[in-house]
Amino acid sequence: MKLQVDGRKARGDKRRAEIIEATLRVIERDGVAGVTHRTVAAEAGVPTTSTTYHFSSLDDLLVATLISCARDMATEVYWMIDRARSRGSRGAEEVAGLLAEALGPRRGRTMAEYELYLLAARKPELRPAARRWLDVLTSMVRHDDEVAFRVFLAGIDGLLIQGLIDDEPPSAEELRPVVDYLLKPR
Amino acid sequence: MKLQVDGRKARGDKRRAEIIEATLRVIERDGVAGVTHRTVAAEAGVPTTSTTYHFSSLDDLLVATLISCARDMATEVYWMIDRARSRGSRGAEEVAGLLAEALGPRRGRTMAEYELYLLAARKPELRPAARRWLDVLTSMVRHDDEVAFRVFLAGIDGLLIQGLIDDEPPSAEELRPVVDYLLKPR
DNA sequence: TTTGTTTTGGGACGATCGTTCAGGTAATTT
DNA sequence: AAATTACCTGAACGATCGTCCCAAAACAAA
Repeated sequence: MKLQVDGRKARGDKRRAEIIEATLRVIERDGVAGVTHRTVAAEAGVPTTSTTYHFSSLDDLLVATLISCARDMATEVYWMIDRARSRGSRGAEEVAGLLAEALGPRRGRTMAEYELYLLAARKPELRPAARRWLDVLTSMVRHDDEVAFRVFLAGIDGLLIQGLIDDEPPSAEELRPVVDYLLKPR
Repeated sequence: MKLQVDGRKARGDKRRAEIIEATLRVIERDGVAGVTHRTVAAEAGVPTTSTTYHFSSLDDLLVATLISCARDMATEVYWMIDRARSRGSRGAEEVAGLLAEALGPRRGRTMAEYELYLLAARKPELRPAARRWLDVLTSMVRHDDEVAFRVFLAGIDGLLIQGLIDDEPPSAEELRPVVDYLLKPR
């Protein structure tokens, strides 16, 4: 068993991560359509061939980036639930706040996440990653009413994607009553 | 005032419509990413220059296609409501059926519609078109509970986009209880 | 040091892209 | 009939694309 990592591979992993981060920035700015070896390489400040070396194809790069993006989102959902729990809250405030943030300052990131959804619709390999934040929510939240929970999950997605085509992003206050309605048991 | 139409313009309009239809088929098959002057022209059976003649740029072609697609969707929603009304139904069965169809036989079309959403998120000019089916629903359906109605609209979008990343499309029977929940007043 | 492995990056190839242009045909107007 | 308008289309241009090749550099193992 080797504890000391190979310095070469360490460099490679680091650069791979940088390329993925750069790719995500390109997607946030110009969408999946704007992702080419050259734009990503320029964004990352590396030569063009570096992206082809670390990712066997452009498609691999896209898949890796979106999977990484999905993991980040799932982590974020995890901590949101954790935060709500520690406050003993039902989560309405936290959810509304997270939605408002996703549609405001983090709008580009949210668009990137829905590009992942659409790519997953065409590429089955991406579907587990796209469903990841749904799975996190499902596993962490106790849901006695199965149907109500499915409505909640669908409602979140609907609010987000509809918020993306609003002329101006809705505030947490505007979203609050809708989130309340979604969370209120009956 | 001229009643007789110009035969040349009539031909042009017809071909323009054919190109838009071909573009929609390409989007359904390969996504917006697969749309090029050449693929569209091949799909429509016209020379490549025909698409550049009738649409000043590829972007114009995409916008025109997605606006046309949105109009069709709005029309469909209109008739669904009309159908439900004529039966005196609350619409749950119609909605569940429409969703199942959108995620099954018409899956490609549904994906195209959500590509429109994402494009509208980046191009404000497309937003009125993307919101069209929402406006039709809003104007036709009496909603005494504003919040419940917003939840319903978001729920529909969420069910659709989540259905697109399911490994197999949900049936109308599976969707029915969720739609019931969304429509049930409280 | 020598040998082997991994990363780096400049250069280039063929393919495909959006778009332009010029010459043509058909329909309408004068 | 002549002029005008609108549509059609083959050919081609320059740009950009994904990807490959190969030699140099960095690093690890021998």
